[in-house]
Amino acid sequence: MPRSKNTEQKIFDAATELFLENGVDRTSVRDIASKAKINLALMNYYFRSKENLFDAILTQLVQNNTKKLIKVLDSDLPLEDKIRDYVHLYISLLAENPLLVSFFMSTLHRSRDRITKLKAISSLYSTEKFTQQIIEESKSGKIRRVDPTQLYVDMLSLIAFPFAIKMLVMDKRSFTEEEFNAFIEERKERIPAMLIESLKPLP
Amino acid sequence: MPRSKNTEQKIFDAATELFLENGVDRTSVRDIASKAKINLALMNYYFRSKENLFDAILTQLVQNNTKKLIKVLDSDLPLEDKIRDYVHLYISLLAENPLLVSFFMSTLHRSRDRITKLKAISSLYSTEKFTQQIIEESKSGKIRRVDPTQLYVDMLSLIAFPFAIKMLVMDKRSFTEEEFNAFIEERKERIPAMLIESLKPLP
DNA sequence: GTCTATACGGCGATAGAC
DNA sequence: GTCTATCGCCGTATAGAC
Repeated sequence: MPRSKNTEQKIFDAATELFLENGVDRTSVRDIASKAKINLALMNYYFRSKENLFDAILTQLVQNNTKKLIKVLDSDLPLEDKIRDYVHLYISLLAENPLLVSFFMSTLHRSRDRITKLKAISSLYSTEKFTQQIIEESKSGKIRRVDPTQLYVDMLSLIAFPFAIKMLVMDKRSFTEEEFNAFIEERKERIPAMLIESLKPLP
Repeated sequence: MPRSKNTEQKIFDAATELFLENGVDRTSVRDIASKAKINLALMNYYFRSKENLFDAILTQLVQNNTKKLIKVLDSDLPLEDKIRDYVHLYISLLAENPLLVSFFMSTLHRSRDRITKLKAISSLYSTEKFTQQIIEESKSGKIRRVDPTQLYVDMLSLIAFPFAIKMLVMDKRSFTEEEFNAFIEERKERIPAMLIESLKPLP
């Protein structure tokens, strides 16, 4: 019988926090056990290895954040509204957990098992409908002619990158945590405005 | 007397390559020695520790890429030209060494010694003149009213982030290496156009 | 399910011969 | 300057008692 509610969950939560904070490679299984206040051996009882635990956490983090985002991209909203909603939602998500960006990006960079991990993260982005919509509105002249991939990469870059260089921005501008959050909050309006303006048909 | 030209340089070069490719934490001093075809002990003879070697490499990578970029930012070019030149130069630089972005970002994310490493990377960006120029042109009505930090972060995001998600983009779009390079090359025109349009005074 | 105890290999780093 | 040899430590994983 379990000593407390759920040992597996305690391990999972502790590892998630440590992976996000310090990175997978700088987190030892002893760190995880210590933080979860369980014995080292239990980590291997529930998850067979650290890499296995990592996979489980990655999958869960992706799934937690995927559904709402894909729902927006696949919706029938007009393009402008879709961009606005997507940017708002994505930034809100990342603002709640600013370490996600670094975590995903370092995961992308680890060369072993790149393919497996890539597939997991890749599922974050299902852009078929979005792409189709851009092609249609572009043909009908509602928006400028544009490469959908370029537009989508622009959008992702403007959303995510500031979180990756958070410390740099805070240091350069002497921002407090609150000031950085305000800076990010501004971007919820700024980014859609910029993207939408770049799509307006030229006279 | 040295066996070959320069042992120190061989260690430095091998480590640089490995750090960029696999990350600092996934590179062991034995990997470095093996790649440099020198003995393990020599690494500690020339650089006192792995972390020391890392510092040296970080400093050098930053310095190699700093001067030209700062020169553009600090030049007397009109804002539009400055943005164009900066984006061109920065993308060209990263296209030559696409791993730089992941490397700098994982460096930013490592929590130990964050302050020291931050200062090194921070020196990449001296934006005083650029900021001043935006404030002036903004007051004189030549460009729209804009937060210089937001604009600069936009620019950096659009430049750098695509390299960080290179593998994701290539996988999603089934790009070859050449196709990805072409995709990036397009951005040399696309990004300045977008930024400059977002600065045009509103009627 | 949970614990103690431990095996095993790899790690960063150094002493000391040449 | 360069090598061999080795130290002590830590990370992963498992065996086996309870």
